[in-house]
Amino acid sequence: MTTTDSPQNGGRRPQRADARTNRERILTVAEEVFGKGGESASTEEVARLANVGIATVFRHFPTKAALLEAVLVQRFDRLRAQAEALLHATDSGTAFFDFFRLLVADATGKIAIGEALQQAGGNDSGDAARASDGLRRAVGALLQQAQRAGAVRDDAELPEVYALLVATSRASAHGRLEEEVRDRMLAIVFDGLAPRRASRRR
Amino acid sequence: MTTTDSPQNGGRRPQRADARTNRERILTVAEEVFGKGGESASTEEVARLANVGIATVFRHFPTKAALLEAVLVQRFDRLRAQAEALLHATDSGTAFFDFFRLLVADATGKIAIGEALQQAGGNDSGDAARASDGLRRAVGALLQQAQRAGAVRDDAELPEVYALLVATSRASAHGRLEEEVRDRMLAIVFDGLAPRRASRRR
DNA sequence: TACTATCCGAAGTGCGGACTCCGATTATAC
DNA sequence: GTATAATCGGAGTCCGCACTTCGGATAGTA
Repeated sequence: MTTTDSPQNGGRRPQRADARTNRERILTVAEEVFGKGGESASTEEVARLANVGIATVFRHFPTKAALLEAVLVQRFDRLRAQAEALLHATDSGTAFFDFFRLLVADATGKIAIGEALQQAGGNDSGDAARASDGLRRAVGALLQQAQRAGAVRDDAELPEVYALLVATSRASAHGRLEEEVRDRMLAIVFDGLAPRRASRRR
Repeated sequence: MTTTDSPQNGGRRPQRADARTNRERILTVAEEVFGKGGESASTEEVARLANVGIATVFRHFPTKAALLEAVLVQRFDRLRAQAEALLHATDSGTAFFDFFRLLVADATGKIAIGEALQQAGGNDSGDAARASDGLRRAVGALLQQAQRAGAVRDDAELPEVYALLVATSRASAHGRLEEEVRDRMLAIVFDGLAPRRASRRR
């Protein structure tokens, strides 16, 4: 349950090339299938689209949950890497907003991802939760940087900001949300995150 | 598929009293069960908690989807009524925000409701979609009233506002979101919806 | 090329859950 | 109270899908 990998080879031969490429192909296809159909998509579908027998999928990932978790870990790690890259590469004031936009746009149509963002943030205690935590921390760093740069209000804290990130991602992932509407929705949220001027509402 | 009702009695006797109360009890229990477990909750669970045989559930609602739809229609209609009540009863500037808060608070823990808000807004062409439309229109009225009262920025339109409503509802429904965090999340969104002052960001 | 550990896929197995059948049990009209 | 049509509920049926089994194929080594 801990490491979602294929058979450990403590023994002899390294690992056959076809096995490795099959594993990668399955993972790629699974990300798409679960993205489109949510976590209720069937394992058979994954196997079919990967041109692989159903048994091969279960050999590499002992359980459907393990496969789903592997997909999520891959995705969370990729997003975290992007967040950390933005942390250093761009204007410290806009990096946060850039990543916010990137994440929401990336989630478009990926049902399982949005769902997982939330669930993994919750009780789950596996690798996915760990990867999710890493992403959350990276977002926290971006947020602090933006606050120091004066681009985001000081009284906004990570929990509510992350909740907004997840909420808008899910909206973008699940619903039929046109790009234009999505952008206007984000514009409102970004305005809400901007530093308060003079007076304060509510 | 059109009317989610029990047998039409074009024939003779009206409808037995026990049948009617059973139907109502099933509907009530179903709202709770689907709220807690999402749409993947089983029909058997509903029957058991309603102290009713499984066949009775299927007699009143020919299909699991029909049962779910009936639950949603009931919920949408109730929310629409609340929205319309607020439209007249309270300060025209705050009615919109009051309803926003009410809807999000009401969604807490009701998984299926949040999911349905979105799906019903999408392709579905049944009664649920009709009820969802009614709710959406009521929200539109609240929004316009608030804009006329100067409480909400003029350039915010229904699609993105409704998307935000759905997004925050789902966040509240699905995740382990503490009440305090939820309120701060809403405060940010409300600030974003407030009329712009002087300059404009992004 | 021959040998073998590794890997593969098609055909199962088992289970959970949506939906149905039918004899027993009412509620209502007279 | 009795007749009877409406309703009920538990025991099935059927199907989709996660997961297994095992004989056949294949990559890697000498």
